[in-house]
Amino acid sequence: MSAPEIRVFNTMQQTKVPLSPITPGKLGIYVCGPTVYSFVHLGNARTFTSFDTIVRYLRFRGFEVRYVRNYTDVDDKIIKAAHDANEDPIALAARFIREFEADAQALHLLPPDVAPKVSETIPEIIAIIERLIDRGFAYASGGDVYFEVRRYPAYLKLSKKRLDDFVSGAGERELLLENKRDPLDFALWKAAKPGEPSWASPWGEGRPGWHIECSAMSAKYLGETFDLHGGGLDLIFPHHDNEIAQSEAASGKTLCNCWLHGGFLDLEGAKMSKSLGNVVRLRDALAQVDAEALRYFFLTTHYRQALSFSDKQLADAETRMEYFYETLKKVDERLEGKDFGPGPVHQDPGRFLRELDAAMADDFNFPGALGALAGLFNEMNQLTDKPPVKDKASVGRTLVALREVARQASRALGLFEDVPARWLSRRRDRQVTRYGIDPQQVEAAIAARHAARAEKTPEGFKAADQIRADLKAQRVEIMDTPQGTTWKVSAEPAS
RNA sequence: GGCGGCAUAGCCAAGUGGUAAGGCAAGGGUCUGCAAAACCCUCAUUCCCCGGUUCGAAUCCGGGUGCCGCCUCCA
Repeated sequence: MSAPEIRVFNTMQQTKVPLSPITPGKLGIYVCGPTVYSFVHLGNARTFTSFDTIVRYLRFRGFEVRYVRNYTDVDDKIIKAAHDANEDPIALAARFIREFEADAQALHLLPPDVAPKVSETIPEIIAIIERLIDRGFAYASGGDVYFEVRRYPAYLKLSKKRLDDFVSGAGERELLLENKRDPLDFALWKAAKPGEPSWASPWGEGRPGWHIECSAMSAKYLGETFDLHGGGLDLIFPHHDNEIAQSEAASGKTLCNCWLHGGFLDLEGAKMSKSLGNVVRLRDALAQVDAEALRYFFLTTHYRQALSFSDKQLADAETRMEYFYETLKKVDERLEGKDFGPGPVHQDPGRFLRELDAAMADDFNFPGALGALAGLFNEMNQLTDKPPVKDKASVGRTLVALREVARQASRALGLFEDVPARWLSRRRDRQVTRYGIDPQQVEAAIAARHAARAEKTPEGFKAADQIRADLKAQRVEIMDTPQGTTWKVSAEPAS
């Protein structure tokens, strides 16, 4: 049984193409990381989660993936934010890099193999710019250096725009000529202004323009041609078009074989973006909802489609994670310390993993993979609670196999990576805090109910049921199990 | 004005030529002293509208309508 061929939607060709690594078994991927002038919001988090999941899956499939995600720590916005905060720009950027790393860890994002910074790539940036000037694609002007777009015929090949559309179009934004030969030329290097971070260069003190850093960093860590380049949809133009122009004009080689772009996160019908101001910070969201629940929520929609932020859907995602963890906990308890010996297993436990693999291989179909999970967990529950076969050893062996499939799925998707009991108790603790529940009072009520039930009289049961109803009104749900009475907090109060 | 995307049940969402995955919600059932959890059953003759191609279309083509995005701040 061979693994399904991986097909990926390439923005350049606007169609799905087979994934074909430059070096068999290896993949280099560059993801445009944050410009660190403030906290990341959920829209950013969605994109990074999508590529995190893609990297996990590719590794699950056996590829040796080199994952590069940069920090843009030199930029107009950083300079402005630093000025407003009366802080050194490099220091402000460093601060927000630390904040980003804290958020990324909280979201369970894999650390990239390399996380380069613009401020540490200046020599490489200058070298590319010099090469572009030598080759006649760029010119120095008044301390700035610009890329001359009319000299590069393939310009805009990613976004499929045409240069002339910019001139005759009704774009609201005014195109400024400044020191440029053409208003559409873009800056590779900007002459320093007082108070700005700057570096020495052949054109005087200055700093890199916005796009050039990615050309320099990707070449430095992945080579002049690499396999996959990812980012949000809003980076296609101008950022990626400009990256392509710079890199390919300088090297004469294809920058990247396949371009991946993630869809937006919408809030109330509009793209969540800092410029619109309709953002929810990642850390604020994580104070309210479990990280894996947020991840599950992101995975409920294909990575290229728009996803609408919704408290309801987020709450559903957390309920779903609870189902997964409850199931895993139950199965682990059933299997603990048991050896069912060799022998046949029930049905075909591996089919769920194949289904998941097939979905992910088809342009990373996250919702399809989640569908496979539904079958897997349903079967685990069936076998633990209501096994359809009498042979207990066979059921046990099957559960062992299914539990292993769940581990593989976890590795491929980055979900339910925690110890089930720990995740569940952490969730309860969070809700106890959120709703101001007193656990000791709950335990006391459970003890009182236990005593009332022990009477086994109509009055006793009536009293026990009243205690249950009272607790439920406080969102506390109690469950009688063979191991005793446990409780949890439900999201909704009893109506 | 140019370019691109989307429209599938009450809600979320897969599916791109072969007869509508999955989740949530809802209703019924099993289990339970009562519950919860879990499991089982039911829940779109139909995929925004109108034409066309085809033995066959949610899927392809043409024309509408609506929503969203990019057009040098943006994941």
